[in-house]
Amino acid sequence: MAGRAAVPEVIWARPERTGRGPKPAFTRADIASAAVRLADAGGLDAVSMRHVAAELGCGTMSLYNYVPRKEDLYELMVDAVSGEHERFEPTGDWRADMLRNARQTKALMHRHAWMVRLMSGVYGFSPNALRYLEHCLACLDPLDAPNGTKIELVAMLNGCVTTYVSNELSTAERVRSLPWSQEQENAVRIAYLGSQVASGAYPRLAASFMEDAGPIDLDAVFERMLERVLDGFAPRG
Amino acid sequence: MAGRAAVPEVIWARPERTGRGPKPAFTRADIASAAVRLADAGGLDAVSMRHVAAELGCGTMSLYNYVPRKEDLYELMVDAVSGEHERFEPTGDWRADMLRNARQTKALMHRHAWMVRLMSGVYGFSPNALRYLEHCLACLDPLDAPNGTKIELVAMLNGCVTTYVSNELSTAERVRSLPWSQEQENAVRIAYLGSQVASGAYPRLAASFMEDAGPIDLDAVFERMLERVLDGFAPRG
DNA sequence: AGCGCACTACGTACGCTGTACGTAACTAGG
DNA sequence: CCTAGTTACGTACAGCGTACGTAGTGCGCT
Repeated sequence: MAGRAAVPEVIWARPERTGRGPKPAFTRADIASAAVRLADAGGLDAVSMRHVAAELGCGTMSLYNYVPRKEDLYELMVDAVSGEHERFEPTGDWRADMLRNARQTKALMHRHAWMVRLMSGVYGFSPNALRYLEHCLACLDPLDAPNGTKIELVAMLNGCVTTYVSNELSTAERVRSLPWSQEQENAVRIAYLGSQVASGAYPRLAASFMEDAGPIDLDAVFERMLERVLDGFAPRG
Repeated sequence: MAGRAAVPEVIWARPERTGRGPKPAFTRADIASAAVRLADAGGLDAVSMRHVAAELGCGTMSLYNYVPRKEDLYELMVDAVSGEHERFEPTGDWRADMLRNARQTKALMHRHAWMVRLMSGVYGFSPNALRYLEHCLACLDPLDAPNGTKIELVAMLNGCVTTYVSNELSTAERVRSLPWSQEQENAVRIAYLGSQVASGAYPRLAASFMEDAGPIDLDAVFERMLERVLDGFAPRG
């Protein structure tokens, strides 16, 4: 009768160690970083309980002493990389500070492409997420607006960055499980898109493709998006 | 030697029927609607090749005659519900039209809560997606801006709506696989969040919680978000 | 007309997943 | 010291996606 709790709980509310029995061999940070290592190297699908356990050098079921469900392992991973956010001293220029935060978020998600898949699904109030939110609010101190509005700003900015990176990387993560390369996948999809646009069924879309020949500058698109979001919260001039 | 192609392809480029052999028992629409039915009723996890085949009344492996990989089944599903978008006659007021589109997207994702999980991962140029994009561009005809900007507008608006609904429903989908109810899950998470905020480690966050007592009006938050996005694209006054 | 091939149908099997459960070793609190 | 709460982990099960082989079917070509 081991008595594993089948009761609702947040992993962050459960203490790391309770006191009785042998010392745990790992910390939560150990486990999270092992999982992150695997995901960085082999994509999110490489993160299975068995693989993580092997990476740590323990039996599969031993992991369940630390992490009651796989979902909680995901939460550990998200929290771990959330901790990579640099929480700098606010400069007093909330716009510049938030731009800096957003660019860092983008970089972080490029470093860990699997994050976009976890962001839509993980509830997201882990310790490091809260710290980051608090940091953003500190950056927004100079902005004259109700706290609720500031939180809406952070949510919207983060959401836009996530969606943007998600579009940018949409093939990057999924292609890992496919028996062909990302270049092939993209080529085939672009060929199909081209054939559809050329079919004449989508005149406005076709016009748009005619209009701007040459590759679009993704960084510029990103920066424009950020400016527009922030504009929506700037005090009326 | 059946010769199933292990070659990159988009399912939309593959013709539904080639002509030789017995008539297929189902259309793609049959399959998509069966899968959507299952997902609506039991969540995305209820959509397995076996279940969909059973719903259609055929053997599991027969499905692979229509859908080369599970991912393609997902694409069929997304395309099917994308077809639920009402493509109304543009009124000439691009703001009002886009608001209408956005509200419909939100309603659609509430009808099919599993969509948010598929949106970050499916490449998204299915026929109905293209039709919807073309419809949005038609709504934006009155807006004096380059086509590229209009596409950025549509992408940003859709992205914001998706992210918003994703946050709204984050527990709704995942809780299906849990042995307890959504109310319990939410209660536990909110209790934890409250304890953290009360700990004093997040003063600004705590201030924000003090400030606005009472439940927040989600619809108002949604509408504000839409207005802000559209503001970012309105011609400078 | 009839041959052949492309196609549908589907049973079996493989490797993988998350995880329930049982057992053995260990150690801090009463 | 004892015992209850932990850690550790092997075994086992149900379910997944799907590779492969085989049988039946009917269009297109010669």
